[in-house]
Amino acid sequence: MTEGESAFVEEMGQALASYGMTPMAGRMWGWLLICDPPEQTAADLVEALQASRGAISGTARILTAAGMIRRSTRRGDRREYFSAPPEALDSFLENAGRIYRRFREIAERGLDAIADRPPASRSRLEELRDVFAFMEQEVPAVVDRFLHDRAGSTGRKESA
Amino acid sequence: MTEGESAFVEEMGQALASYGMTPMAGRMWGWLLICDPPEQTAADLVEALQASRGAISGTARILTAAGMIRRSTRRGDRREYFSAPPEALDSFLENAGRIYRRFREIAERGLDAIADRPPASRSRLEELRDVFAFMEQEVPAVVDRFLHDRAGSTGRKESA
DNA sequence: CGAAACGTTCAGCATTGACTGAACACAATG
DNA sequence: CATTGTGTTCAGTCAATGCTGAACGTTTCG
Repeated sequence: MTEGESAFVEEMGQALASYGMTPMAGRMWGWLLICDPPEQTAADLVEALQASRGAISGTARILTAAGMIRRSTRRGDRREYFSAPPEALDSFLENAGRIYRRFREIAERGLDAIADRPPASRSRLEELRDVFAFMEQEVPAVVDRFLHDRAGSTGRKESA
Repeated sequence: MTEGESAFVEEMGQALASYGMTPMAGRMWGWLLICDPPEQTAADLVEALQASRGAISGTARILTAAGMIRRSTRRGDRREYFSAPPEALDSFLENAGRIYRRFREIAERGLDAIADRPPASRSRLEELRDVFAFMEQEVPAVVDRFLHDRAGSTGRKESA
């Protein structure tokens, strides 16, 4: 791995870490986005990321669950191959709406908690709820629009 | 603070904490969204959040810098009053686009790092860069649309 | 001037959690 | 059956960091 590649991998690690995932998850995803060949074994990742096998195993589980990487096998080869396929993007973007959903739900529960207050006292939280509800609806729509446009212009198959 | 209010405050603390801020920042913001009166002194917050004065001071600084709360003073009163005004929402939403910008920039630097690779090897990261660039542009547009609609349809900050 | 009220700073504490590395489970191979 | 290669689990370690509480600076009164 060159110095520039290492910087990219490390930056991705920090970026993902600052949004709830672990640094290792970001590093692994970053590496799988630029590595050659695009499919890597766990041993490859241990070597490339200088991490323990345990970390690779646990992180691969997380990233797979999040839909950001894919595990595949080959006949006559017991090893698993990891890759960051194009579909991973869709999965990643689907999470965009979840952020707003979470905040909206918290706001709703908060409004329940102060249901007996006068309207003036509730308006701040109501407006917050409205904003998050709007974003929750519109951001995935933006994602869909992008995926639709992209699918149409390139012929690449779209995902559900 | 009732049990339901406490749950809301705590939930907001966890939510903000999972996106890079501190739990205390989320708690303070949450409390300022539902408290009555809407303006609270540092001493009020120490009492309500059961936190140290140092934590309140530092957290207020962070939230002020992020534009999520406002500090105001009154003549003949040395105390500062904290509140979560409607404008705080705008500031909060402006950050929505920054997330994508950050990832796009990381992707661009990554592409520089692998500039000498064959196109097939670069395509994964290129697509990622394109997606983030799109989101970076469109999400703020969605925010603007919401703010515009809200301002135009009500004329006042009254929520449905 | 003192004294009290208010806000800030910072060293220290405690907690969290990411990562390591060894033990383990399992399958393929000779 | 033993051995080797692969993936998983988990107790332990260590660094990061959020919070406390005391010391400090500043302003406002009596």
